[in-house]
Amino acid sequence: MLPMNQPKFKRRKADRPDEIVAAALEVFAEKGFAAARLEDIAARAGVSKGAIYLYFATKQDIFRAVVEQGVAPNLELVRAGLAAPTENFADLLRGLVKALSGMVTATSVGGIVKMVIGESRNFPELAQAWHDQLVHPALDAMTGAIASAQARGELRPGDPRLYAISLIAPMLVGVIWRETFTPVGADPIDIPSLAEQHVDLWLRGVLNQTGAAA
Amino acid sequence: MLPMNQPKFKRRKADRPDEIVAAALEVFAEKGFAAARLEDIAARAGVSKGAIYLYFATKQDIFRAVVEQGVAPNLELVRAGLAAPTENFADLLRGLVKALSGMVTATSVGGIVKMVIGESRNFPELAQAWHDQLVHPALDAMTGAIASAQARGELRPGDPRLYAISLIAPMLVGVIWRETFTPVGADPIDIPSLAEQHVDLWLRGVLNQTGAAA
DNA sequence: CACTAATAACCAGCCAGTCAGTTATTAGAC
DNA sequence: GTCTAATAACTGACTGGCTGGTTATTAGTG
Repeated sequence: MLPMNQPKFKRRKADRPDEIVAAALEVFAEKGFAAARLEDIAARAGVSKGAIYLYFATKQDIFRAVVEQGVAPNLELVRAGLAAPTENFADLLRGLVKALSGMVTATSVGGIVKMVIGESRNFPELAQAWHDQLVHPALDAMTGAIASAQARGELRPGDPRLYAISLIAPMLVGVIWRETFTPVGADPIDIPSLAEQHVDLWLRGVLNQTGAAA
Repeated sequence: MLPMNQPKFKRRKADRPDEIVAAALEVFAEKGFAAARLEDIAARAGVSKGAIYLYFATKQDIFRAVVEQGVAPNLELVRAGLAAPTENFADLLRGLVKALSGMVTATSVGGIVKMVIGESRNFPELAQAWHDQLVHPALDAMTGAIASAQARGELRPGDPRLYAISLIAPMLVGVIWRETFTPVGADPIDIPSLAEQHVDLWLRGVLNQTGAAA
């Protein structure tokens, strides 16, 4: 038996927005923007539909908040990974990729990635923000690191941007797989294992002096 | 002056379904399932909304037809690529990847991929069909080919399924990039170049005897 | 008692799906 | 050939239900 005298609602102005955004993330990731119903979000946040409009003006604003909330921590992680001392390129990379794969498995980036992909045409500004603020800087930083390693003679020649894409693509695919195919019975992909094996493969593929990788 | 006696419409029963599916592919890829309006599909197919219901019972049926139409040609291509004589593993792979990247740039798989990812939760049966009929067989075939090459000692040890994912992931990411970020001003990715450079990288990363790749 | 977070009933607009009517095409009669 | 009847493809106005957004009211707070 639940206590009868539970208040019908509590006043927790400060906590509401985050709770709503968290609930919205789940629902948007599940249904996509258009098919997500405000009432579902409200219900999952333990709140009435009207209450949402005390904190957000429109459905799009909620969507924006969800995506923006997903940008900050990721960007931070990439920044941290690339700010590390650039002594050993191979180890730097291994560390970065490990951190990335850990974050990707632990957090809800997956849902956000799916949202951004799925709604990119309906919300170009969002895809653009996600790209300009996160994807492009991160890819650029990696491209730069690879290019200078090439200049030092550590890496083989080749388009550094494409090398960067070769490096991170499998993790992205792992996330998409988890969001798309695992729920319908596909064999899951172990993202950390994939990341680890792939970095080694990648390093053997681009390092100049054979046998240098530990 | 246009002739006044232009017929208001033509009767072309046989062609209609394909035209509708083609139009639907465009609209679904642009807006996603829920946000796509039947009238938009009808208009783009040069037909009235009512005419659609002469050929499809529901909106979902159209969606199904679009996805199913996207399966057949892809499957065929993968089948053909893997049915080739398994003489030189490296060359086989290069050929397969080249064919894949060509197909991916030429056709509308991109839009379908986006649809399947975006609507996977709303249409689990579709994600499942796509996985069971195309993704899983293809991945399985590659995994098998890699495993037997390992058994022959041509390739390094390691999880063959993860190696397969490492191989194809960049192309998938290329397609997603084209659908998601290029339209909002991101630098495009040249998928054939990416594919070519990546296969070489991959081969250097997994081939056993160094320097064997041409 | 004054004030505000939160509710729930409500409204307006949109869109999938329907159907009665319209236009093209075909078949048959002469 | 041409006229006509029958049929099949197609149209577009309509509707029923759904959902984003609003508001009058209630419940908690100090």
